[in-house]
Amino acid sequence: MLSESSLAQAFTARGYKLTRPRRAVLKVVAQAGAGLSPAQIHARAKKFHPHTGLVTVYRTLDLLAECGAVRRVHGEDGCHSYAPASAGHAHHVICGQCHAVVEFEECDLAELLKTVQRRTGYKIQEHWLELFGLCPNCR
Amino acid sequence: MLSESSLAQAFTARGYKLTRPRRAVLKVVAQAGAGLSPAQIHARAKKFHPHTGLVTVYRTLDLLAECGAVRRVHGEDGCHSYAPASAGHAHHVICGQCHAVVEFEECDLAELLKTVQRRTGYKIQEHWLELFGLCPNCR
DNA sequence: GGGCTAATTGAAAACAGTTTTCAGTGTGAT
DNA sequence: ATCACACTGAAAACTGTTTTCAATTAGCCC
Repeated sequence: MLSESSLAQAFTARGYKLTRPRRAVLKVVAQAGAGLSPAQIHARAKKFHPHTGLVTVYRTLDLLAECGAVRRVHGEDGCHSYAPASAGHAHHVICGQCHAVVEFEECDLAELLKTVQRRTGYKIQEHWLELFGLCPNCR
Repeated sequence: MLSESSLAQAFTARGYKLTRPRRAVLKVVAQAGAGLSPAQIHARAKKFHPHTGLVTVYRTLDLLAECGAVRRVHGEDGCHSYAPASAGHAHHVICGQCHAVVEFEECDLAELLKTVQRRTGYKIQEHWLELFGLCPNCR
């Protein structure tokens, strides 16, 4: 789980100011257990700071992504969702029902990557894995 | 490689009519070695049938996706790209330079999926893997 | 605590990509 | 050749995102 204060720290460490609307977005993201769209984040952020504008949500999400605190989550239907991210390389499991997002770290793809590299001639630099299913609650 | 005639077959088998604009889109997709955006497909399709409208490109891509002949390719920067798809489950390797897309089939993820299932409590139904790197030409 | 400066904000406008609408057209069956 | 109906394309409508710009505010300095 991502704490609000650690987010705030990452923020100020980069020289960004900690304003009220940004705090509101930080709070929402820190509490989010699922991938949220900018619009959803906006709606929730307004509970903490009613004047928060959607524009600022976008801007803050950009900054958070830059800090590595948030990751863009892609789904079949589009790529309009952001989820809290722990440090380092990680992947997501996404619930098809409630859109809850959980991260997992192990990616034992070394074997597979080697094989693909050999067969396709590509030099593989990055990979991207996302799992879809049902979370314990929705089963 | 996807032949134009097999695409056409998949099309008529479903009761769709084979019109000129659709033929044009089919031709473009069959020849595509890389992921193409709807706009790019439109531009190329006009070479085969100058009157082709962008709207029809979208509609035809939907139909092709429904037939499984085309797959939506997702990238860091968005999900606006379509690539020809062979039958069955497959994944993509995408060149970061020229955006060439190659499919590969083996996904030896069974082990990994089991582990993640055990650790997260999710029932995993689908997975989605995309690799990024440099193609032989761009290396 | 009050004042200063540059970063930040939000409303509106601009923008890009996609979808809907609708009158006219072309396809494939007969 | 004729016909019904699926299909088409231009324009308009929409949705989500980005830019613009004047007003505001956080954090620093005294």
